[in-house]
Amino acid sequence: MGTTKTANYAITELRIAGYAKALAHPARVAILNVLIRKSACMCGDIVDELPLAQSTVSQHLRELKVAGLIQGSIDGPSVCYCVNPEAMADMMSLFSAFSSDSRAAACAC
Amino acid sequence: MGTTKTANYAITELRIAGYAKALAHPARVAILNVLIRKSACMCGDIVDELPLAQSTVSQHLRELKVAGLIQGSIDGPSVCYCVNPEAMADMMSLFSAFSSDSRAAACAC
DNA sequence: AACTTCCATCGTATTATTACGATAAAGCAC
DNA sequence: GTGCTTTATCGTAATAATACGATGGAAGTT
Repeated sequence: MGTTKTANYAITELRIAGYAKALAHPARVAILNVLIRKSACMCGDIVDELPLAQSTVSQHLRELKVAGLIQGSIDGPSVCYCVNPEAMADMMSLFSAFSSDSRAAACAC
Repeated sequence: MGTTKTANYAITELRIAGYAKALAHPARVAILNVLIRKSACMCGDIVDELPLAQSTVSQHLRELKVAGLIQGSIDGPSVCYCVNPEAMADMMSLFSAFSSDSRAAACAC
C-alpha cells in the first residue's frame, strides 16, 4: 500500500497532477523564478541563490525537466537551463479549464 | 535531513507550492472534478466514484480543506462538500502571474 | 434504548520525497 | 598528459505521503 494506481484516473487528471507535483515544492518554484528572472542560467547560479546543496538542486532540476517545464542545453562544461514556455502554457491551459469549471459550480449546500 | 525549511523561501513561492501540493495527486483532482460536476456532494458519493477506501478519501478531503480549496458543511449525519471559488480564483491568480512572467523569459542559450 | 448510517480519526505498512556528501563524467586550461 | 570547473548520479538517512482496516462519534431511525 501507499502506491498510487495511475490507471484509475483520467488522463487530464493525471496531467494536472503531474504538473502540480512539479510545482509542489517551494524550491522548484524558486528555481523557476530564478530562471524567469534571469531568462536563463546555469545550475551553479541557481545553487548560489538557494540554500540547498548542489546535488539537491540538480535533483529538483531533473524533476522539472521530467515534467517538461524546463530544458537544459549543454554549454561547454556547464548546462544552460531555461523555462519551456510551451509547457508552461500547456499547464496553464489545463489549470484554467479546471478553474473555470469550478466557477460555475455553485454550492448547493 | 529530508525536511523542507519553509523559512528559506518567499511567501509567494510557499503559497504556490501549497496550492500545487493540493493538486499534486490525481485522486484529489478527481475529487475536485466530482465536486465541480455535481456542484456539491457528500463524502459517500465521492467514495462511490473513486477506487479508494472511505478513509483514504476522507484523508484527501482533509488536505483539500487545509489548502482551502473546498469546504464542508454538516448536513445531518453526512457532510456536504463543495469547492471554494474564492480559493480557486486565488490559486489561479498566483499561477497565472507566475506563468505570464515566464512568457517574457526568452531563452538566452 | 438499540440500531443504522455517515464520516473522521487512529494505527500501521508501504512507498515516495527530500536532502546531503561523495564520487564520477565531461569539457576547458595549461 | 595533469589539473580545474561544472554538473549528474550514487548511496544513504530522515521525513512525508499514500493507502487500508479498524475504531469511534454524531445524527437520524425504529
